[in-house]
Amino acid sequence: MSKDSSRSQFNSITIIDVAREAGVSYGTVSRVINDSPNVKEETRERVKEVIDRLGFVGNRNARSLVSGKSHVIGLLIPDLGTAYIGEIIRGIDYELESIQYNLMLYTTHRREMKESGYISSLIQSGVDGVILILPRNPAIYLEKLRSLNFPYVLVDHQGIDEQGPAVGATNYQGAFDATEYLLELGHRRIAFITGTMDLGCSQERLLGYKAALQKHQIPFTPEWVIEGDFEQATGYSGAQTLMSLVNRPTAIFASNDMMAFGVMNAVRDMGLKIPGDISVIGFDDIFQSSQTMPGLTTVRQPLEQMGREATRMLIAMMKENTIKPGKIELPTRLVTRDSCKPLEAIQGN
Amino acid sequence: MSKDSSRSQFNSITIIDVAREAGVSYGTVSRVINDSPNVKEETRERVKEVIDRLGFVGNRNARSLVSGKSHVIGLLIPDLGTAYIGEIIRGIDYELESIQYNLMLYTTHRREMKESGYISSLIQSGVDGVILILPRNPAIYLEKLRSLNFPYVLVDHQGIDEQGPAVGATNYQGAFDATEYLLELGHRRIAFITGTMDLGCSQERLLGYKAALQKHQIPFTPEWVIEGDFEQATGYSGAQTLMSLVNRPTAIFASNDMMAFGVMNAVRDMGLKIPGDISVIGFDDIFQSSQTMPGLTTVRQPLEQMGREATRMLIAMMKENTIKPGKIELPTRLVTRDSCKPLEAIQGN
DNA sequence: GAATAATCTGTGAACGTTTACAATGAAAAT
DNA sequence: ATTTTCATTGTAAACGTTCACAGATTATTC
Repeated sequence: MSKDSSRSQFNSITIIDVAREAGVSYGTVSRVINDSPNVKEETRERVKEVIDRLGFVGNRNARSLVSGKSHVIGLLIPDLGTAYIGEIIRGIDYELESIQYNLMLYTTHRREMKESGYISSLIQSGVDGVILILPRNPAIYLEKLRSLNFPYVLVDHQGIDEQGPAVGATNYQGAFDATEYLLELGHRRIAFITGTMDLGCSQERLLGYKAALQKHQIPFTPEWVIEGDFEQATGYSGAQTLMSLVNRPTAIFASNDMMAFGVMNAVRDMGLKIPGDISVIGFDDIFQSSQTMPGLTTVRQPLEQMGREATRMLIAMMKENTIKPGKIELPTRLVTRDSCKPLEAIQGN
Repeated sequence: MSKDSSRSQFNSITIIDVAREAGVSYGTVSRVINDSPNVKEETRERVKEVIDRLGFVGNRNARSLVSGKSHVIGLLIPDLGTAYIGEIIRGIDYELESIQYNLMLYTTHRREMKESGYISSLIQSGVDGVILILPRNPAIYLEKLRSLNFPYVLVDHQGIDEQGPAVGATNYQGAFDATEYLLELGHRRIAFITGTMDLGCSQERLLGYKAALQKHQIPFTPEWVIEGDFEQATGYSGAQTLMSLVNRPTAIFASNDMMAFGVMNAVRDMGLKIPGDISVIGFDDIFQSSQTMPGLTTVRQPLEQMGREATRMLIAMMKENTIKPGKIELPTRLVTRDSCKPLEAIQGN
């Protein structure tokens, strides 16, 4: 026994209902909705009153159909498991709210599906632009986006898309700063756990680490560099490996905070103290990092701001209807908490 | 100097272009698109070929306008900071993909904005249904949704909306099981750290804890219950408080995993071992919980499945165009890892 | 008071589909 | 051969807006 199958049960009130009730034509109602200046103040009031009274809200589909703009942007992300992406989205949301845009979410879930087809369906589904966070393998569809002149922005994928618009953080500099900080604390034996090495950011962080060592004329020691994957368990096992070296490091720099947590746990489980026996430093500054004891010293990525910046770029492009290349790198910042300590105090070197 | 301001630059190919190219009428193309049976096989093939060749994808707005269905559902969430919500979304995504629906994301960011207005704009923005995760204060707009007969499902908010459709987990039973597990290990002094007490799930977990104690004739000791807020720092400070009691507990049950992490850190920082000196148990089983050392014993919430179940319910309601009340509680499951240990081994009681 | 200009309002067409219905042609039944 | 039936196709109207233009007011100038 099916209910009334009227076409659209919820958006029942239309511009025409409002017009009738207010005693004007639907054109005038449309003008009021769109803040056109060519409406007598008195009429405007009257129409607005009716709109409120009837609870009218414009039908987006009709509006989009004729205007060609959906006021929706697409967001393509690999996954939602990480606090990392959540913070970026917070920034996107913030900017979008101010211009009354909505967000359509596309999660690839790490499946490398026919991304090209994904993107094209996304385009045709009517979004006005798209933000791609940590895109997996963008070369295929970036071409398509560019050829269509479809507005897009890449977040955190520097180094791959040479031409397109992108937002990232100063990964190189951040790693450099962190390493130098440890050096300035007197550390000389500094280990490094990398991220997933097929990502640009991981490579840059490693480079920053090496550069800082070089600047201070500390020889690079391959056995102190462990390839990681951004997961906590790898930090744990990496630290175990490092700490069992005969020539073991006095400080460990992990390429993200999750791995740093793993390091901290491993070190503690060996009966050592942080920062008493070993200094630990991370990268990202996710919320949790301020919650541990001791607080994790780390390189802060301005994730929320990255989201905002990306959105601003996208909005500008949607407005001008053109893709303007230009890479933005937002500055990282060293956040010192209590997981690092001068070397002198450790063993008098 | 603005570019061509043609109406819609990306969806250029329409049903009419396809019709012309295939030598049929647009009606026939529409039929092919919608898999109508009344099309000669030969014609169907020809049209499909043209569709592929031209890369035609139907304009969603036009389709939605006439059909009254947008093939989009709205998702209202408080925040994205937690892995918790990410997992639920994974489940939603999974179900949605199979029926070709898209997801519109609305993040309230814990701001208690005029939610009622939010919801109404959401409804009118053309989504076909809405899933509300951990809704803050739903009474206001639930009424509206119900009176409009607008399909919705609540996730993880049992106990508030008595009538509406909702999906949750067996919080009571889960907490009961965890507590009983500790009792069976021989523990008698079991502390409990609550969640945010204005949430139904927090209350139920506390109830489950109390019930298990009662069943085993262990008196309830108020000083062993600490009010928490689901954040790691609270677990840390809570554990400090608990461990400094003269009559200190031998096990701590935290209402979620994040707080359990805090507990673990605090305990370790006091120079105690887990589970050697104290047993710790959590709730949620987020990914990280399998990554710590020792692995955290915890109550697994089937978050992904909750997302899937909620979506299935919503789809059914959208199909039948009616809200059918009915609460589903998915079973939790105790996941035993290495953070708990029989009491005998601790101090021979 | 008439002519002109400025402001405001109504109307028709369009956006790209779906849907119901009418029209066509071929096959089947008489 | 004529009618009936059925499968297939074409066509008009509708969905709820925006936009351009025409029409109707009102205000301004002569």
